[in-house]
Amino acid sequence: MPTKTVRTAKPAASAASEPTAPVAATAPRRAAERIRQTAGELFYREGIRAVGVEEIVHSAGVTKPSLYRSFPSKDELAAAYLRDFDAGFWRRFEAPAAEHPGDPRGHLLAYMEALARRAGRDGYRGCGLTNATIEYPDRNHPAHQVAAANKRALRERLTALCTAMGAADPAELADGLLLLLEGSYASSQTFGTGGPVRALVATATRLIDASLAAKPG
Amino acid sequence: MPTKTVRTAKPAASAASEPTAPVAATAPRRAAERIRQTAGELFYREGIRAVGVEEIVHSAGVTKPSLYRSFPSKDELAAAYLRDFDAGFWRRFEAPAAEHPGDPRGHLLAYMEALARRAGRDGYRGCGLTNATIEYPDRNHPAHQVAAANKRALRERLTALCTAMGAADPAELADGLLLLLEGSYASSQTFGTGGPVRALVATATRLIDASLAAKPG
DNA sequence: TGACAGTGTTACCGATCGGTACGTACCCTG
DNA sequence: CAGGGTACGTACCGATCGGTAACACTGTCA
Repeated sequence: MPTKTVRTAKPAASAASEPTAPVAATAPRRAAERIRQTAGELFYREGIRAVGVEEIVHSAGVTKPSLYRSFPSKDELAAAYLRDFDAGFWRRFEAPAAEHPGDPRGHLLAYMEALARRAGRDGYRGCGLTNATIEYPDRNHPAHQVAAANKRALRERLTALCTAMGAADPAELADGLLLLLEGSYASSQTFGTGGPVRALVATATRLIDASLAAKPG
Repeated sequence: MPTKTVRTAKPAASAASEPTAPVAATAPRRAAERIRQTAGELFYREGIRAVGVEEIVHSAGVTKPSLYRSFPSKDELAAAYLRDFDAGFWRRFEAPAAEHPGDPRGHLLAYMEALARRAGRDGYRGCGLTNATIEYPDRNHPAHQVAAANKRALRERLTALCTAMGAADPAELADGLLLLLEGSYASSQTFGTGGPVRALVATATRLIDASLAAKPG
């Protein structure tokens, strides 16, 4: 019984896996998973550089060696966080498609509506991937690479959607919409509710409609 | 005899102020100024958190105490850097007004054209103020406050310009344009030349024209 | 029962972080 | 020449950074 500042007694909120936990409970089960989740929350909320590994392991209720058994370095942990974020992003991005089959315009606008709602909420910190490219401008950094790959994929996806909706210049419209999205991510961190993102859907709508109406060739 | 890695012998490149420097030359003249300029370049290029004070003073050819005589802390030095950036921003933003008197639309589009040109160049790292809000999400941080103030002012200035150009809903148009600007700052760091910013002017033009044409009331 | 994978514990590493106490060379004023 | 303020450098501080070594313990599965 070490009993040096009872750490394990604190995280009462995360009681969801063990039913009343009768056993020894020294091992909180799945250290790597807890690290990944905790690091994700901290990295997103405070920024990657601002969070030390010590804070991560403490907050996750594990120890440093456990972290380094699962991740070769903090940089790679950051990259893992961004891969998780990437997966979550695509889930959010593609989710509205189900309600708008064969309607790329509706799909896109529905995503934007949800984004505008999310961006107004407390604790919104923009896109973790965009933030990472700013925190790590070095293109060789693993975190930067994961983030950049996501952005390239998003650009392609947007172009495909714009093509599908019959835009006169799909690439240009896609880039315009990408600017709006990135602008929403960034500006919603400075302005809280009532920020520029409130104009996102209206602006995108106007832009799409104007682009569809533009005569081709 | 300390002589642990001869630092002072290295910075031979910064010879630009003293003409052949016949005198003692121990003091490179105006330490505070050199610090401010060097810190500005480093902070912008690599990010504020990524740059230590040691690197700043070494790169500026001065010493740490000199830095702390002119600036109470690194955080305040960062705030000073952002105030300089703010001044530079407004210079760039208002410069095109001279060539477009009484033409807010032309003024704004000219700024965007210049921005698109700059954003394509090597070493472009977006808006230092936006980057700072991401590096320091804490609203109480001096760097965050300077940056946030700039963004609020920009939003107001854009609204004024949109009002002047007779937009049906100036606030909405201003917010849409602000999204485009912030999106340009952010995305130009991931994508080099040929990034989404190439659509900035065309998108803004389309958006402005569509907003002017919209029937009021 | 025994091997094993995964974890916690403790203690530590060198490097770097932001920041400072203190001495010194200069220049301007008397 | 004396004196004092200004500007600077040398050397150092404690704290924290990311990362590691060595060992004890626990539960699972064969």
